[in-house]
Amino acid sequence: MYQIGELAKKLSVTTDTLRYYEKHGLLKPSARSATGYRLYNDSNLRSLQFIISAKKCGFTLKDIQELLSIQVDKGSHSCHDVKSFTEHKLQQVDEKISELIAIQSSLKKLIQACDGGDKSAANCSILTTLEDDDGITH
Amino acid sequence: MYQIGELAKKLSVTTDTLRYYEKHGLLKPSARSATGYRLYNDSNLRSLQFIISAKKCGFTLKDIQELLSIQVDKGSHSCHDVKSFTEHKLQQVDEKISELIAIQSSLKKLIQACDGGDKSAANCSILTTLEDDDGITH
DNA sequence: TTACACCTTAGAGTTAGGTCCAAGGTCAAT
DNA sequence: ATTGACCTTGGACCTAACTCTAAGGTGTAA
Ligand SMILES: [Zn+2]
Ligand SMILES: [Zn+2]
Ligand SMILES: [Zn+2]
Ligand SMILES: [Zn+2]
Repeated sequence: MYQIGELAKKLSVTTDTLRYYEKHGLLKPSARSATGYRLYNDSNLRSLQFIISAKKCGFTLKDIQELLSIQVDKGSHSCHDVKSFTEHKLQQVDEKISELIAIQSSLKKLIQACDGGDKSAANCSILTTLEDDDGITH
Repeated sequence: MYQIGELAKKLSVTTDTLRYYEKHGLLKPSARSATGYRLYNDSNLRSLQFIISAKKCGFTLKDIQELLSIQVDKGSHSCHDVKSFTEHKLQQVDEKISELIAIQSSLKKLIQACDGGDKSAANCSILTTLEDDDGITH
């Protein structure tokens, strides 16, 4: 059994984060001491690893809640469910990447058009393009 | 001169947004009517176009404030300043894209490893990989 | 027993960029 | 004179995921 600070240190999160996860239904300590201290067991530890791992994979805490509920009741869910969920997430990530690539391309165009000299910015093509609005397509 | 609603409609933003921009030092109407209505001129209109345009290019409102202050005092800034600023922004966007691509790759690996069948999720490789933590490198 | 590190709670604050609301004033048309 | 569309303000609320504070209880070692 771990106290909150032990578990936090073990997996490099803060105690605040653990209390936050509990409050939001992601990780409930398996017990409390007589004096009210949170006590976590190894199953809790693995759940926290799951949460951290899933976060790194781009899942939000809300997503993770859903994944955990599937995990808890594995019997009534299929591989198909989990895969669909993950594919949907991938699609969201794909969309974000597309948006950022469009922005990247706009910025590159701005940078290419500007000579970057030490002369006054009065005629800087970056500023004038932004002023003129449709200088860049989006 | 435009009232707030006119300008908002013209550039497809809300009046709330215009008041928000004013409050945050981005766009101050050139005048007020005798009864306190905000009045915007064509220079204000162009500034708003600038803001919208820069936002589309991935600049935050804080960035845009800085760009506007350069724009207002073009004389004491060089092309070089503006270009550096934009390059720095591009670098931030590049970093975000890299992070997302790492996430994308993790998700793809998860999806590939899961057969997606209608059988129970008890042995779903997505769930077990997330449980095992280091199943995916980050 | 006193110091000190640990733990508890409720609740406020953070960031970014708005969005919404209430209570009320203004303007044009009927 | 009364609609109804417009405008004003201050301030609360929203998302996401924490982060911090205050005020206090607990555990252990010197
Ligand atoms: Zn992962
Ligand atoms: Zn330039
Ligand atoms: Zn642009
Ligand atoms: Zn599976």
